Amino acid sequence: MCPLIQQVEAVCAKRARRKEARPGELLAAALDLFVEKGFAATKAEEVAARAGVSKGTLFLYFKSKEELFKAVVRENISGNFPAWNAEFDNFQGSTAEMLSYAMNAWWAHVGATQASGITKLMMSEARNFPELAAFYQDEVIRPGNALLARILQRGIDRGEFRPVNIKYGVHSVLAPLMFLTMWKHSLGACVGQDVELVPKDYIAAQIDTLLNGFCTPAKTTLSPTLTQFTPYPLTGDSQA
Amino acid sequence: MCPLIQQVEAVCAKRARRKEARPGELLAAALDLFVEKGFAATKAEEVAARAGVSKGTLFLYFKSKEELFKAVVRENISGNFPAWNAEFDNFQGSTAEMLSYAMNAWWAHVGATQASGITKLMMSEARNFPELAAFYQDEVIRPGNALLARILQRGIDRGEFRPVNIKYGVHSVLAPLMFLTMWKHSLGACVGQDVELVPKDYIAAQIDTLLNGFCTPAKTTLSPTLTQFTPYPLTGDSQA
Amino acid sequence: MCPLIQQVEAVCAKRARRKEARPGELLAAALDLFVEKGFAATKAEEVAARAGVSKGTLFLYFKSKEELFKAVVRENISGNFPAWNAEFDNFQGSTAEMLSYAMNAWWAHVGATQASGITKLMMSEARNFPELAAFYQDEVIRPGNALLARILQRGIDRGEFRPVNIKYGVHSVLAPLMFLTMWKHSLGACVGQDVELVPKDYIAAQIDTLLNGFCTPAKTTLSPTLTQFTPYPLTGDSQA
Amino acid sequence: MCPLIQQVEAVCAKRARRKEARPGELLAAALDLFVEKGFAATKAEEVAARAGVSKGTLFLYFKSKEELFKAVVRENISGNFPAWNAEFDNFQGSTAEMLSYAMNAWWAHVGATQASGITKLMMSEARNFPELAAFYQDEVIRPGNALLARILQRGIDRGEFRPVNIKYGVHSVLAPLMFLTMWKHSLGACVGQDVELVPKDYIAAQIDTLLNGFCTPAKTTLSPTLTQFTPYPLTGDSQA
DNA sequence: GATGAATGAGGATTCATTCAT
DNA sequence: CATGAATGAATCCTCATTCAT
Repeated sequence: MCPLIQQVEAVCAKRARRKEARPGELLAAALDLFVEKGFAATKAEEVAARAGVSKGTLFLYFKSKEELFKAVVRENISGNFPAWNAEFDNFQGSTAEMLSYAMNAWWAHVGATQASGITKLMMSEARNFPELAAFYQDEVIRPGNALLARILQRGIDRGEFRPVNIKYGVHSVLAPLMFLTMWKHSLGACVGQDVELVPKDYIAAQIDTLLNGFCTPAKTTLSPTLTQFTPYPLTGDSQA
Repeated sequence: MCPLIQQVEAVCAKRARRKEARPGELLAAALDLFVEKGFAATKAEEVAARAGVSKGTLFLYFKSKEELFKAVVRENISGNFPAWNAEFDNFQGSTAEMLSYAMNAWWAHVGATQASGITKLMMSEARNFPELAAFYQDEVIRPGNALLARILQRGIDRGEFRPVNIKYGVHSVLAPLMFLTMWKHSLGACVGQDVELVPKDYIAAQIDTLLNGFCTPAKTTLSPTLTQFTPYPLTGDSQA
Repeated sequence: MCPLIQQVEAVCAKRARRKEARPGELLAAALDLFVEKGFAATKAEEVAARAGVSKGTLFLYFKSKEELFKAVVRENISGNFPAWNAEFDNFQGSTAEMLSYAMNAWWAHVGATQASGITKLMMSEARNFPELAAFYQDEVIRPGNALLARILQRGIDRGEFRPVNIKYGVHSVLAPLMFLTMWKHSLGACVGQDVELVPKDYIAAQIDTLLNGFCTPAKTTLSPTLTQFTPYPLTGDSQA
Repeated sequence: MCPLIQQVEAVCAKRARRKEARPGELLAAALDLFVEKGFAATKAEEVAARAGVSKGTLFLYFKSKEELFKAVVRENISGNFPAWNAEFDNFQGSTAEMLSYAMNAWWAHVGATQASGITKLMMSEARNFPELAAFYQDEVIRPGNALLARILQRGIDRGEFRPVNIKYGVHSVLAPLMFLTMWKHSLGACVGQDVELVPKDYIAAQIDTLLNGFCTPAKTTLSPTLTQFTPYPLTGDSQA
């Protein structure tokens, strides 16, 4: 008679199994929705519903919607940089190969995944969450820039790259990736197939331009395979 | 004939000027706030207050907050493209110079002005305003891409640029500018001076990389002045 | 250039002529709208617009919307009762004829005119305007009931009518007329032709029933013309 | 199996009863207030307060104030007509008795209850809610008229009533009842005891007049008890 | 007088958050 | 722990009323 009773057995069974999964499911649901609609336009109840729990449960795990937001951001800023820096240290090939590899790897492990939503989120909401913005700068921007800077410096040091301005050269690499991310999560998600971007082709083209832009004249002629992505296993990265 | 006529001229003059000024003041205030805080987090009353009027007055000129938002977007998408296309047609120098000029001009006339806030806005809110997203694609994205495509094609046709993929080559130019815009209106507006971007230097560096990336080997050696911005007057553009 | 100037000449010409007509035009417009939509749902600006003046002008003539409402009610409760009582005093025919005449006259001079809207208005809004309700009782209900009571009493005194209860007998006459009025201004104004009431036929039928109900057995057979309305001139009644 | 089940029954019992009761409490409060003050002048918060809940709760059960209004109307138009038609079919006495019974029963089961407020409401607000007006015509006006028409037709067929015009004869019965309802909920609720109507006496008087008006001469002499109400149990009617 | 731009109190509605069950 | 009914602060928007012109 009361539909709750019917559900209870199922709930009893599942609850134990899912109990510890809850926060993760909530964070995933929240990331999706925050990315799609923004912080303010996302309703707590929607997040709970998408995570398959009730409104009350959401607040059991997160003190407030703002805390949920912060948790979403923190959760998805996995500290990949140690692993990535280790890869840098061990990388054997040319710096052109390294840069190509890095950009493709970024797409495979970040850009193409839900984690890329965090970038969109930070760009959209940073000014309402200065504390998070600072956190993001510390955890992502600075390490990321540093890693890119190391790559460029390596190229220059080895005579592979022209002596470009490191600080702004970093953004020549970063900007196309960030733009792709933003596009994917905003205007690119609406209408217009004529403006659609095919990530692999887009990235290949950017790599092509960049390497021509960075490399010393002698190196201008790149083997075409350089822009192809060879999927090195990225240590310490659990995201598919 | 009737003393009213005398009064009316005065009234027409003063009140009309007021009435005509209001929407502009409100749109300016709204642009500021929407860019700063996002659509949802901006209160109608704040916009009114910043424009120096009361809540009610805002709704006298815009049926709803959503209409205000749409008006803000439309208002700031002045049809610069005809003038820019005309400039393209009349441009005398090399395509490298043209590209350099175009990027610097974009910064001076768009990026550095409040109009750049619209880009941030569209990226942040597109998914909540699909109609506007379509409108923006029609009015901005497509014409913008087309103009950049014409520049690249000119370079290729004249043997100045390598035969790069036009569609994605466009984004090599676009992405650094879009990233600068997003950055300026989001994370760049918070904390950290170490990550601060100096627009002129940033753009000069991107031009440097791009031209090296686009140009044919023979042209690889650019005169350093190419990355300096010479302020051509932009016809039909009233923005400082 | 300023459209006001163009209108001014016309305004100058008309203003003198219309100046004293204004309040009347406003009251007429207000009556229409109050009847149609009720007090609260009627906007001051609508009233002004229908009267062909500006919002400001309305408040020049009526201190507030509530005052306007009161004025509308007061204005339309013309003191017809002295004239009607005089007619009663001078009436020559049978009381059946008198009753028939009175009901038809009421329709012609009140029910069919905008004045009937006042009844609708009082029924709908009385509880929000107790002061007006009292006024209406004094000026309309009591004199109206008294007049009907005199008619019934005359019929009884002359042996034409059965000795019915005067107080409630009055409502046997009143109710059909009030119902017709309410109907006309509410549900009757919406949809359904199958429930449409043809006032003349409706009133004729009510007169038929009432006279059969009131008259003494001997008088039961009425000449059929009794239910036809002969348009006696109603002294002191300016309404068409 | 799981202690939750035990809790759930209690919760189901108590909370569900609460949840089921809420809408009714709100509808009752809303009916009161809408009848008293009209739709527009009734504040949502007042309704909630009278129902003993908060503003927010009201909107938990009704999407908007307008939906609340519609629900109030629909709720109070219980389908009494099948039961009433059944009574008609089984009625044994004279048609005069039947009519008398019907009018008294209407008062006892509708006129005297809160349901009569709906009539007032529809008359007052019909023009602002055309859909509801149509609904009301379908659900109340037409079935009601049809039932009354059946009664009159029965009287005529059995030679008890004069061959009156059925369509308008219906309103001879209806009008006094409708007027009583309107009166009770409008002017009658204000001031003046001298114009007070005692429902039982009022109805008795109307019955008296109507029967005299409808009946054939031979039947003109009615037993005085006919106008007294004998409270037949009204099948399927739960209202006191 | 007349106008209509401006005002801001008032009311509908939303939604994060709480808490009894 | 989980639930979802209840809350009320916050916000959009309306419209009677004012007042400079």
